[in-house]
Amino acid sequence: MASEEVKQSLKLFIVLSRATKAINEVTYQFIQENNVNPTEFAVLELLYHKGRQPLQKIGNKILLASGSITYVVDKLEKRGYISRILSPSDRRITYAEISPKGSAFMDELFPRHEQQLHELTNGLNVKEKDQAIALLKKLGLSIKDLSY
Amino acid sequence: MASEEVKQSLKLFIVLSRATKAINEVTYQFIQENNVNPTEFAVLELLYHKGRQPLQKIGNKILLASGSITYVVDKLEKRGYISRILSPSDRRITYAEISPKGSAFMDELFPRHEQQLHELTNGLNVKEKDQAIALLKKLGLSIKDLSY
DNA sequence: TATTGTTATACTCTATAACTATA
DNA sequence: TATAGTTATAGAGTATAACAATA
Repeated sequence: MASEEVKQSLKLFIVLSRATKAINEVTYQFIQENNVNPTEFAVLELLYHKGRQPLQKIGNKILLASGSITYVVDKLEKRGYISRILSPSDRRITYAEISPKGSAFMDELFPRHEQQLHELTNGLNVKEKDQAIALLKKLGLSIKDLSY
Repeated sequence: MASEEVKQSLKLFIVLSRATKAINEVTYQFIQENNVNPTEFAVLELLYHKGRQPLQKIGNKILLASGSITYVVDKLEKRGYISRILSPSDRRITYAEISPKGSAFMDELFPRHEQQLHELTNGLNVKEKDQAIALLKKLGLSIKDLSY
């Protein structure tokens, strides 16, 4: 029989999972209505906010094998949202860079995404959100430190 | 430009996603080392804790189409973890029930799963976990109420 | 030799639609 | 007619391994 503290941890996991799932169901639907999947959105968001990235670096961030990155980047490039740029200094490296069309797409999409998240989380007031942010940040960092 | 409050909501979403992702990476790996995938584990957990369920009800809980449920239940049945039981009162209905072998599997697996979650969340102390549980519960419920 | 990215291939999971049987 | 579950099929997304080009 699990101790009270173990049960509490399980409870935390359950409410964490449910809250995340509830938000993700809405945001995934929103993203997919705009004809990108979560992986593609993640790549676009990365390039939109962080600028051009070597393909391999994208793979590390999104946790995708190199062959799969080629597949995703191909799809986004065919739609004109990103372009490949060869590195002049190291000719093994290819960068992906968001295109004007991709930027325009994200200019339109991202604020609505943010606004939707704002509405979705408004069950908590500003003070509660600050508390939640602090606790979740602490939790997330402590897990990374475990580095399983 | 997004308001401070919208930015705060985005921040909340980011730390929530990161904490969840960090936990899920570890637990998914643990589950897969035991040769079940997350969907199969969810079905086993449901039957283990809630008893026999009509296949359709499983589909509703796990959010899976009927054809996909057949596929998942087939796999678990072939491995001897569950069995199909025909309803005598309504012959359209088939129940899935966890088998002794499936129960033994979960008897072994679930406490380790719980213990792992306990260790993963121990960056927060008991009081902080209670706070986090209350906040996440409130958040999760408020999202469901929006019922997009 | 090691690294980057591509190609070719296979597999897992899921959805959809047509179907059977029961109600 | 409506519901439960199965079958057949197709597709998306991912991983793996072999490869070419470059460092």
